Amino acid sequence: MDDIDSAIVRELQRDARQTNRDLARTLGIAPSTCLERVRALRQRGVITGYRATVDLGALGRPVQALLSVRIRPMSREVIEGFKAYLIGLPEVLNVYVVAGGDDFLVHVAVPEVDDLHSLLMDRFSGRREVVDFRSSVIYQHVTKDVVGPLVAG
Amino acid sequence: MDDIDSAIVRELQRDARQTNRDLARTLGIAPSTCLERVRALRQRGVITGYRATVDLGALGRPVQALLSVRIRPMSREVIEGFKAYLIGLPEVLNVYVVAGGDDFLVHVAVPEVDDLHSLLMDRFSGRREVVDFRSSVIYQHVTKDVVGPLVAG
DNA sequence: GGGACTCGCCGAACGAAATTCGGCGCGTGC
DNA sequence: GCACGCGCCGAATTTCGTTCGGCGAGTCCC
Repeated sequence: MDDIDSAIVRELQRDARQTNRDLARTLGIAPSTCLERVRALRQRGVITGYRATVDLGALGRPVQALLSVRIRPMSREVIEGFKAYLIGLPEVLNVYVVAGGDDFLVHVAVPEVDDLHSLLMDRFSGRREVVDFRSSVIYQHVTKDVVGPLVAG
Repeated sequence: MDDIDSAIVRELQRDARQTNRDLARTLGIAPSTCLERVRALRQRGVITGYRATVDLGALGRPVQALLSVRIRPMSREVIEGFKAYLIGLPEVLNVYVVAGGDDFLVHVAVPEVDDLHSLLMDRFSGRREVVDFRSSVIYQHVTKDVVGPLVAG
C-alpha cells in the first residue's frame, strides 16, 4: 500500500472504466505492472468492486429521505431480521445500524413525497419490532467521489 | 428506457468493468448495439459515472459514524458554505442536507473511535454556525449495490 | 392500401487494449 | 560480496472496443 497503490485507488474511484493503459500512463508505470497492482488490490480486498452510478431522478425516483427507526427488542435476531427486511425493500438505498437514540437509519428513494407516507404506513408501522420512526426529507445529498487514507491526524 | 436499458443499468451497477461483449451476451444483443445503448444512457445522464468501491478498513479507516449537526442561521450562504467545508474534510464520506430536527447528517470514517472526538472538537465545535451536534457510531452499513426503477407503487 | 422514410439492430473489419510471460535490475539477507 | 527473491518492464498474443454499411420492421403520409 504505497503511493502508487493509493494513486490507483484514487484514479479508479474517479473513473473505474478508464483503460489500464491510461491509468498506467498517468502513474508513470508500465501497463503490465499497473494491471498486476490493480489485481493485487482487488485480491487483497482494498478494491471491493466496480459500480456504475445512476441518477435516481432519471430512474423516476427523485425524492430521497432518511428514516430514523427505533426497534425493540434489540436482540441480534430482531436486528438482523429487520435489516434483511429493509434491504429487500426496493425503495431502500442504504441501511445504517447505529448507536445512540435511533437504532436504524434508512436511506430511501421514491418517486414522490406521497410515497414516503405510503412506505412508512405500509412497510414500517405494521411491523411489531418497530416502536418508533421518523422521516426526514433529503434536500441535498453529496457523496465524496474519491476516498483515500487519512494523511495526518 | 425499456427493459434492455434497465438490464444494462442493473448489470453495470453490479459490475462496471465487465466487457461490453459479456454485457451484450447476457442481454442477448449484439455488442455494437449494446455499446450504443450504454453510450446513450451515459449521455442522457442515467448513468453518471463508474466508480471503484473500496474497503474503508483496508484504507485504515474502519470506524464510521453519523454526525447530526444543527446550524444557524439557515440561510443559503451558511448552508452552502458549511456543506463545502464538510466536503473538504478528508474524514467525510457523505453529506445529507435534511429537513426536520437536524440540518445536516454527515457520514464520516476515521481510524479509531478517539478520532471521532477529535474531529468533533477540532472541526465542528469551533465553527460559529454550528449550534449543536451529536454523533452516532455506525455498527453496520449496508449499501444496496443495484438500484432500479420501482416496479409497482 | 401501398410506398417511402426513419430508426434501431446486426455483423464484419480494423485499430486498440488486456493479458501473459520471459528476462532484467535492485534491494536484502546471509 | 554473493546469491536469492521480488517487482518492474516490454514484446507477443489474444481479446476487446469501435466504426460503418446494410438490413428489416414499424410508421407516416399520400
